[in-house]
Amino acid sequence: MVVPVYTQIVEAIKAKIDSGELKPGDAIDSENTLCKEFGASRMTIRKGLGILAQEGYIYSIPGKGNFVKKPDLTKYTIYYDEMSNTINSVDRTRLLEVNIIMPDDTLADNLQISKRKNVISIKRLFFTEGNPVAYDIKYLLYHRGMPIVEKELQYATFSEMLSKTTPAFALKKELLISAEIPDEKVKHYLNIYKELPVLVVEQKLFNRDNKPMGMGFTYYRGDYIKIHGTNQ
Amino acid sequence: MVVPVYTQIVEAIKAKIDSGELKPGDAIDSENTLCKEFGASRMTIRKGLGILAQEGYIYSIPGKGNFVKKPDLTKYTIYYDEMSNTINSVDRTRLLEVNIIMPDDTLADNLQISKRKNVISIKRLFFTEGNPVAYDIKYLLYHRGMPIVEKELQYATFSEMLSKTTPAFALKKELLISAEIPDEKVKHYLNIYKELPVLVVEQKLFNRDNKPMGMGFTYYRGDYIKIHGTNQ
DNA sequence: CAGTGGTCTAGACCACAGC
DNA sequence: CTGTGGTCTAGACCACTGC
Repeated sequence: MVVPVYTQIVEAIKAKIDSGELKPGDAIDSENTLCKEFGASRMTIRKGLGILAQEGYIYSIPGKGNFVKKPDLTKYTIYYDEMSNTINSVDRTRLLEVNIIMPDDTLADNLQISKRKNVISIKRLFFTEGNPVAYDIKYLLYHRGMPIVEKELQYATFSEMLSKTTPAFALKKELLISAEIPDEKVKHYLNIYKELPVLVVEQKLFNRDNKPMGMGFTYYRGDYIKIHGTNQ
Repeated sequence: MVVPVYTQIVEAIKAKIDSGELKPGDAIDSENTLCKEFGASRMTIRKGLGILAQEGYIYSIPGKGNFVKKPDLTKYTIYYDEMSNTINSVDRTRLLEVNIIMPDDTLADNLQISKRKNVISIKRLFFTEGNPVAYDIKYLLYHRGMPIVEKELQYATFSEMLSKTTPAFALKKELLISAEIPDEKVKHYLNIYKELPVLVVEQKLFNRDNKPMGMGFTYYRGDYIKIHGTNQ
């Protein structure tokens, strides 16, 4: 049962903040003062403060001191890929079409390419327990080494498709989540006969230089998906 | 133009990972080896490795070494509060009702309380440029010090309502995002006369001990909101 | 056993705040 | 000028891994 000194420092200062003894904007004892208080070296104190900073509890101003931060009440983390979510998971996919297309104005705009460049479009259906739950369409700029084997395309998530040609760590990604009434084609694919909305997740992937590598839309039956987030 | 040594270490190793020279699972040179390679002390090397670990590039196994991590392709960050989003922002609110109620089965279950406990319910309408864009309902366990002044309730986000009585840092929060067809009441409040879905954001707030402090539902007109996330 | 990462120390020099 | 945080060093001891 060894608790590192820096952990004790973290817990002690967290306790002061959570109890209200230290309020946002308040200064924390200086590092040298903390050294004396905890009987630790400055590097150990700084390790503790670094953890508090990383967790969003404090920030530092060089030459001034360490201060209690106003918590960010609006930040959440979600774990999303097309195939799995908190309620159900996709257990089967069907590759509907793979085409080489010329982008229309909107797509060319979004991918920041000329309308005469070729784009790969991939349309898929996702199933859970035999029922279609999502219609998925992706647009990819063609790159050497891109998976064009059906098997690879059929089961890959968007990130996986591109991480073969772009180092995954360098991928920047964006999500847009919205609610829509499905058009007739989507209704047909998803067996929607009554009034039922779709949850639309639009994904965009960029390389390290912010150049768009692809975009995609996934249309989920509204009664199938809930996207889950936490502030952890 | 001073670049700390540890930053150079971070960049050097990132470059090796991004270029594919180091692949997930590969071992990184030992800390002592890196000391020699970079002509730096072990603490400085460890500072660099700590940053790489924190950014998700590497992980370490005591007694074995540091290794390249498989990137988490599914993690996104969203910034959400009821009043603002990437497309528009709420510029006016109307407090519809504040009531003390007895929870029904579902609510008592969700808040983990007896059905005989009292709960505050707050119903509001959010407007943008004169148009109703969201119907919002919150359920709060009553606590001393809770804002009951209309003005405070009217403009507060959920986190703000509770951060007066619970230290904001200790708040755990959950989101559930889904698409629904609005019921007649919501349709009426949001001036929906045609087929238009709502994006529903369900929020739950917990204190540090995972005790639910409140829950809420916000029903946004589908043509009003898109929730935005990135992997940053 | 030797090598690894995890913790910790007691110094040092620097740039910057504020008086 | 003093005090602050930011960087860095050259050691040390520990627990763990794998031979």
